[in-house]
Amino acid sequence: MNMMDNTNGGEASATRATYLSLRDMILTGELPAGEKLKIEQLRRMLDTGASPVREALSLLTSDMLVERIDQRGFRAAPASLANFEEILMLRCTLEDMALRQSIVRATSEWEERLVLSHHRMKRVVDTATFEDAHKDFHMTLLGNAASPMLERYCSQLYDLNIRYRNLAAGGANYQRRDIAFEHEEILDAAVRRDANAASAALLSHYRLTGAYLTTQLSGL
Amino acid sequence: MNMMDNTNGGEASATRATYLSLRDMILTGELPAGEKLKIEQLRRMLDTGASPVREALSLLTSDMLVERIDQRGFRAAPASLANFEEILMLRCTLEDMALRQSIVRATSEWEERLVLSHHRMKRVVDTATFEDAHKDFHMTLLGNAASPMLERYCSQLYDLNIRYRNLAAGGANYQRRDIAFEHEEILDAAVRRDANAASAALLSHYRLTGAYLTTQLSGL
DNA sequence: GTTTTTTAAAATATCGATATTTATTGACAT
DNA sequence: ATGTCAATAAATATCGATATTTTAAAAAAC
Repeated sequence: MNMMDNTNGGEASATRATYLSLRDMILTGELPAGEKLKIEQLRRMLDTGASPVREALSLLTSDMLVERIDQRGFRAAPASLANFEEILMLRCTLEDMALRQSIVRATSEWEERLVLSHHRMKRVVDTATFEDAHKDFHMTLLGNAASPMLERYCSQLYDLNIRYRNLAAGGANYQRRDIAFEHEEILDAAVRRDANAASAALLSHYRLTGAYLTTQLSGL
Repeated sequence: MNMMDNTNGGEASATRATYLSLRDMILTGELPAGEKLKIEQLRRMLDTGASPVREALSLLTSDMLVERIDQRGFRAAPASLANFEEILMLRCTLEDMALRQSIVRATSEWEERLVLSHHRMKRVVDTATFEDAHKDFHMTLLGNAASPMLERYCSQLYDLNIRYRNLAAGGANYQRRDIAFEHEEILDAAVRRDANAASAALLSHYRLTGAYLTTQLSGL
């Protein structure tokens, strides 16, 4: 969302720090889906005031990670198989559109960013930073579409999907070898500007992990 | 004692009342696109505290009606022709999907809600309540898709579009006769469960007004 | 033995004051 | 003139305290 572009190296506001912490806690499942989020409890946990917590929670509403009910506080967005499937469907539709637009507007400069991002993702070993690199690769792929809203939706949906991945496996490494190959397929197709192939590879990538996750999540 | 002097007759919280007011002020253009939104100024204007204003603004971020820059406050989302065209594109894609899903899941109960909503929209004369009825009709159309996120996106995009319509004409009545016919076309196709015809009619409806608005908005 | 009402506790929402940060102004040097 | 830099003004962000509402528990009524 629109707080993300704060690359300022100095001290961020308490609200922003709180926003990032809470976001991470929800994505990783440290704050379980559907859980009541009590201001006082979070305030202590993060050692900050009530105002930053409230404001951070209000902002997380944008990302559909938190639900707000008037006069009844906040809760972590609930998770369900139906919700996961909806996310998957929307991702496929919107990322297909974004990727095709990106490719239409392809330049060698974008191509280079893409190759670089892919390279960085491949070389990472640490699981924690892999997630960042992986998102960066996917967003670079879509980032040439010159459609800020579309990109925002895709980024949002990406994060929501990550949440389900964590929910399913606790971050288990589910055959990264296949996934590396799939990434190369997408990259190659994008670089040679073959929109149909790139889109097919991307969507297949999502649907494969989607099918895997669906089996894991049957207990929702 | 504080709630006694609350001029709104309803039961909602100050934050919610503020949210609704600000939302309306942005959609109607009373708060112009791109305008700096100063807490103190709004606080006085709406006769409430700073906390409800901040929280309402944070919530409006979800709707892409307000932008927040850390430590630099809030501003009404800027408007541009490119942004309008992006909204139009996303609407066409997402509403097409939602409408088709709605029709797949069609029931006589939905059919009845649709006819009723259409009837109410037709009979309204007052411009202000027409807007509500119009949105209700469009959302009923999509509301049978059983996709909460998709519906949320569509509702968001609908509002953003309204904003541009107000921006373009100050609410001028641009040939309502044609529009009434277009609505009947959509309704008829939906009721006879012809997804292709319904979608075509809906998208044509959007693209026609889109083209009209684009000419009006050339000064952005 | 339920259902309703009352009371007490917890949590949310809001206010008013203050601390931080950003924006503006005007003197001064180049 | 123009650009830098301090001093000042303005605005944002945050805190701590309080009011309001909701939730839970206990008591009373049917």
